[in-house]
Amino acid sequence: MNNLISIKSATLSEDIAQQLTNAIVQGHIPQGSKISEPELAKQYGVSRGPLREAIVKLEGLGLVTRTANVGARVIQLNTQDMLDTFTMREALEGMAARLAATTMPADEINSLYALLDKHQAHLDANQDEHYVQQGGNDDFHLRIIHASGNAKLIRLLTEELYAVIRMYRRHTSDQRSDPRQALREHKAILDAIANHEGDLAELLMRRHISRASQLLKQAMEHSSVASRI
Amino acid sequence: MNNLISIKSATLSEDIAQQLTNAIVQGHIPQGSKISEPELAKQYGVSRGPLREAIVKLEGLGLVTRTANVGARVIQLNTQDMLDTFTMREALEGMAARLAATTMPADEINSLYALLDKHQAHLDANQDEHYVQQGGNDDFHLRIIHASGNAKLIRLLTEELYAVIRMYRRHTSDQRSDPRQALREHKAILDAIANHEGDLAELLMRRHISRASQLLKQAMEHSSVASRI
DNA sequence: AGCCAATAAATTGTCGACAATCCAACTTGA
DNA sequence: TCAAGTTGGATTGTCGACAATTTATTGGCT
Repeated sequence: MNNLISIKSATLSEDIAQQLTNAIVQGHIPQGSKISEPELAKQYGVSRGPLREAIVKLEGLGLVTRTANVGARVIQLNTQDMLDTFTMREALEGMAARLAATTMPADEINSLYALLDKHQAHLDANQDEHYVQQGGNDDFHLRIIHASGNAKLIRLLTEELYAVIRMYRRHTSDQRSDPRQALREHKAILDAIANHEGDLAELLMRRHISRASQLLKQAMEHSSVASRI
Repeated sequence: MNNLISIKSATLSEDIAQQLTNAIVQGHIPQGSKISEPELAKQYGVSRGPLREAIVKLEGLGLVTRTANVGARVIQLNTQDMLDTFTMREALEGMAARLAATTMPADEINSLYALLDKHQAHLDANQDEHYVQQGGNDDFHLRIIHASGNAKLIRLLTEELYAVIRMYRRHTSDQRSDPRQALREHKAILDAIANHEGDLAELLMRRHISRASQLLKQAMEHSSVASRI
């Protein structure tokens, strides 16, 4: 049976990996559930060969854990892992902001200011409703990361870590997050970058992510997500 | 034909992945060379199934690059990639040192001091000959990383990034590195950790890695390794 | 009834073969 | 002679089937 969106990729394995990633991030495959190879193979209409390659890839992304002769399981979001992941984000995205402060071209900076204005306008028009910027080119963090100019850093953050990060963003109904505060922090970071103040940019980015993780922590501890074993 | 060391693992795929990793890191499979599936399958005495899974894993480790319908190639070490990778290391190991400054237990700190004394004695006895600490438990950096207590950080640094880092360490005959200077820096970092000075520990670790990368850069630019296309 | 051993079913790991794609050598025509 | 098209060989991608291992079920014993 065909699944939702069918992204035509060069190889079946890539295709399946992409679809599985989405399915897990969006919760269509529940956390902690077992990955049954025969079942999924039938579901996606492929043989187990490419499916297994996709699962190996997902293991590398940290979306599933595998045990020899037993199989793969979708990871379980929990507070400690979230904190650990976000601490890594602090280090990496802080560095990205620092690098961006010296390498980001003026027009890209202006384009980012325009994006923040757009976010501002959206908040004004929709009474502070959260702006969904999942992974697209409108995502402030992704823009900063790309501006770092560090290919390895970009790959790590956008291709290997972001799936899990998006999962945390999505599965915690972060109603207690304050979009206007986040926007102010984004603006402060961008100001530091525009002024080529690498130290400050890194500091602010770290603080920004640290604050987000604290909010997520509270949300997880008070929501059903965390308690659902 | 059996290859060198045969680490018995639960599954053939893991086994092959391990052996291939070693072969690439140690240069038995040369940089930039094509990975021929039929050839390797025959060489290791396995079918292409588990071999392909291993290659997918290696791609995740950044040891090979794959192109659809074309195949996999061993990466080419080059100065820019090295600098990018070491910048990430700065961010991540800097954070690890910071965390270690608050979480590292006293006995582990003492044990690390003892290790540094051992390194010192080795230098004294062998007229500054380089101490080979490739990946073992005698590796100062690995000890700090583990002391961070951040499981995600540990996994990323020790399981995903270290293969490439070891490759850089090994393939550049870093004769111009000064082991005594490195030892002094290690000691300063450990002092900061022992005093629970997280900020300082991070700063020193960053500086230490940055300095190492500069030395590596010079070594690569002046050695045949970098010019050998 | 409850627990342990033996057996059956299902799942994972591995293999060899076929299909699709790419690459190199060769032919053909201007 | 050179360029483009064609054909043959080799390699990668995919599949279905078998072997090995785990998990569930059944039966027997205390």
